[in-house]
Amino acid sequence: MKRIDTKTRILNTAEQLFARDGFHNTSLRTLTDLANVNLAAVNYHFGSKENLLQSVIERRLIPLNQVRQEKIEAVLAAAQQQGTTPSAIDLLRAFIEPTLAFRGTDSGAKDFIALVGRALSEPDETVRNCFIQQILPLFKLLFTTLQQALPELPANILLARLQFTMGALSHVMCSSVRPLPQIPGFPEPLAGEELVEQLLTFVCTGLEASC
Amino acid sequence: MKRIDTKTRILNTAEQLFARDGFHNTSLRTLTDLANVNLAAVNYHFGSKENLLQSVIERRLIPLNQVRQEKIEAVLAAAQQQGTTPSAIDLLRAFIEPTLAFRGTDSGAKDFIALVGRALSEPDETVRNCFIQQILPLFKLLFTTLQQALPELPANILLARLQFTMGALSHVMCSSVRPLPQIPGFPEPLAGEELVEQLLTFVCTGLEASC
DNA sequence: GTCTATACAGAGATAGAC
DNA sequence: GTCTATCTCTGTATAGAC
Repeated sequence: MKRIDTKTRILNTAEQLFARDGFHNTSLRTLTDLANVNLAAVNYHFGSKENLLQSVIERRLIPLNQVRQEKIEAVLAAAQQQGTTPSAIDLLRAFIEPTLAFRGTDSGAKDFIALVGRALSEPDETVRNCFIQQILPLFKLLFTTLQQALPELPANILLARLQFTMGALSHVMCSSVRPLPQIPGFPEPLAGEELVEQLLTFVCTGLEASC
Repeated sequence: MKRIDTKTRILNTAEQLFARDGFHNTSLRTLTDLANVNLAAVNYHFGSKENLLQSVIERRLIPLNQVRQEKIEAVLAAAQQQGTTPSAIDLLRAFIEPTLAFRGTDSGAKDFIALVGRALSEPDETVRNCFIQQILPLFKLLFTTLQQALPELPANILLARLQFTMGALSHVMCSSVRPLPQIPGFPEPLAGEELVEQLLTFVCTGLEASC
């Protein structure tokens, strides 16, 4: 652990604590103590607590968005080659599957996904804008390709349904680190692959509903 | 404004600021200045900042849950009277429609709904537990009645889909006070009744999907 | 360049005068 | 019920050691 440099130790610890306790509820003193770095190191390396959060988000979100974009473009290319329009479920899978699969890549990734799942409802404008700025190009790509997949659906209804989809996805992302309490008499919640497939079925069916 | 008593002025102002800026990002000094009360009044009347939040939530959530419960029970009674099983869309409408309609009841109600929409993803355990405790009996009622409406659907899949539904609903609740930025080339977002109907169509179709 | 020690303003909470 | 004074802890900034 001591071999990792200060900046990375701060990023890793911040990811963990921001996800678990929230951004505003995490003090720099708790963070720097746990990371075994000096209090002032955060301001030296990142400038401020908010810049630290931005770095935490960008470190993983930029590569993740890259993967999602490539997968969407692959679906487009495959459809174009066959002379067909892309299917909604393939497009949504290209967006959702890497996001949830990302949780398994390493121990911090799960925290990160929970953090990003909360980002959309984050009240702090700086935090939310940082996230929105990162996701916007990808969201536009998903929207326009879904328009091709569902040409009969009015654009404003597609937009609304895509936001319902984001809400459901965000919720799943959050609950991976803070699961709801097991309720007596309730079934064991789904997890892993099965949860991804159920989410895809749910949002695709909803997206394709007649209006 | 000066006619309203101290406690209510604090509740109203807290509702507004917690919804707009978030709980941890709202200082008691800002809150008490805006409410025209002394700094110490919050601790005198509520004991702590967290107890204040709990009061803010309970003041409106208890009556709202009462309405939702009554509407669900009315759907059940109507079905029983006709000797049929209740329909999923009627049950979901009984849950969702009062929630979103509540936004229009007064100026603070809109803030409140945004606050509750964020509650599920709230990192602070005390806050989240307060909300979960309030919603749990209603959630159980909705779950068991939906099992009657969709008897062929496995319980764990119904539970997963109901949580997707909660995610989509939460997202809509949040965005009523902090709408996403209007994106150039994108359609005008839906609002009001139309949004409620689209959400109902979306989640009902998803809930009833074959597996 | 990197890190440590420390200073400072603002936060929530509380005791006690009125 | 209300207000002031005060306590501890927070984020931030900076001076100086290595």
